[in-house]
Amino acid sequence: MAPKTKPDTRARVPLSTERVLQAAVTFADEHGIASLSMRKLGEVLGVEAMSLYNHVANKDQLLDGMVDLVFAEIDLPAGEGGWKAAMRERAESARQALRRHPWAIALMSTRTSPGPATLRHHDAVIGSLRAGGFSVEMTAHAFSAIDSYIYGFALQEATLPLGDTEEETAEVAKMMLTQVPADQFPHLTEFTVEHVLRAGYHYGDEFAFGLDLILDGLGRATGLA
Amino acid sequence: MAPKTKPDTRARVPLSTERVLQAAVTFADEHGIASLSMRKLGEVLGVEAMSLYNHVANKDQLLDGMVDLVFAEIDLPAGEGGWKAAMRERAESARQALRRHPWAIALMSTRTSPGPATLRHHDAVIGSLRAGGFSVEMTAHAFSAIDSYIYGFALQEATLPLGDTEEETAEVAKMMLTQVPADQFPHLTEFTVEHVLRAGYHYGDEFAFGLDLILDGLGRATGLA
DNA sequence: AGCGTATACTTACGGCGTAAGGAAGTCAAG
DNA sequence: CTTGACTTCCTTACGCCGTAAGTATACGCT
Repeated sequence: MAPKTKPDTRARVPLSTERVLQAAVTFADEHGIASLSMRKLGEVLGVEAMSLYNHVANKDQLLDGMVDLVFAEIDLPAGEGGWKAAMRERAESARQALRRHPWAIALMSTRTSPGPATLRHHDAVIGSLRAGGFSVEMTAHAFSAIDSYIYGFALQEATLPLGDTEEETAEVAKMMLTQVPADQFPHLTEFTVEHVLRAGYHYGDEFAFGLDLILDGLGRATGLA
Repeated sequence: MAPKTKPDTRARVPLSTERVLQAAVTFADEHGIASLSMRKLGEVLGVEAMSLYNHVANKDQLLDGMVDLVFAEIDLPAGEGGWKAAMRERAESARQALRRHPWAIALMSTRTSPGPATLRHHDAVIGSLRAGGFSVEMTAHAFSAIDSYIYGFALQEATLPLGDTEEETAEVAKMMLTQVPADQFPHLTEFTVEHVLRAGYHYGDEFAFGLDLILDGLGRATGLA
């Protein structure tokens, strides 16, 4: 005799910090970080907003957790194949993770307490360089240079008003040309016409060039590989 | 005979887009971008929130304007002295501007419509490289690599939980050591103990190393300077 | 059966961005 | 000097936000 049709509180998969964080990441991917609210996140999970507070202390901590989840998606540098290949692979992996979750870049710059996945990632990177023969000081140089480049490139990729496909990019670039006066910004105009609008242009292709500049420079500076 | 003590609506310096933007930047510098609201910004300017809408269309446009104001603070690359010196100087200037206004990094990654100062800056950078003998394609490589590095370094500087003074940094680093288990993150621990806690450590010093890696690499790749 | 603990819901508060409409000042034309 | 358009600012109000506080429900123990 079903004692009332309560919405079977339990019996459904219960919430957990992981499920909340994962849902938040998915929501941010789909609707943008700006429109992520505790109420909407609760709705996605079939729960009232306040229930989320059983699993995350507050929204700031939720955001921290989301950033850490993104770091967890980045491949750790491989143990074999040399430091250069290891750095190249994890750099590419990081770039792709930040492309999947562009909102993470903005979050990174405001939260200063790294989560476990972030720590694990940094630890592995430092370990990979040390194993590759880098001194502590050169490791500091390399870590700073490579990671700055990765995050900065991801930021530019997120900022540039360029589409994903070649056609979209061309469209946007043409639109830009109509809004940017050629006499006032001659070099920007030339650059757009003679480079961005050329067939086969994808900004993402630039990633490898800059990365190799840094990696080769590091190789030369250390005399390693 | 003073016809009532109305708060002399006019007679005071009237608002303007520039004054609003400047006040917003100052407020964000002092209290953080998160606590910048139209109401508080109005209060600073001695005006109700809604009055601001006579000078900026909405808050998003206000944020756009703030980013552009930061770009306006960055020195344009010098016309003389060669491309390398010009790039080094404007890179340092950009880094300092982003250190003064760390909130700008998070904003940059979310707004995709550059303002006039931003356009002027990019135009000047491209122009400087072209004048230095770079082909259009090499200009694209250089622009991407250098700017990615600048913004990424600024992001890391904003993210790293390190203080401004050497003592502060040491304090934070020691605190971190107590929270990061040495057995789980051995390389991070070694790095902190043997590098961060060494006397004379300032993360900001790393900027020049990575930048030179890129600039020297570009010089080699182009055969210029 | 009874109880502690974990999980969820309800209610409420102050702050947010901003739509809509109104008041008070400035200034040019009559 | 009057008028009326224009600009600047204020008032009110709406729906959304994060979250404090209190309450209810169900499970795992004893």
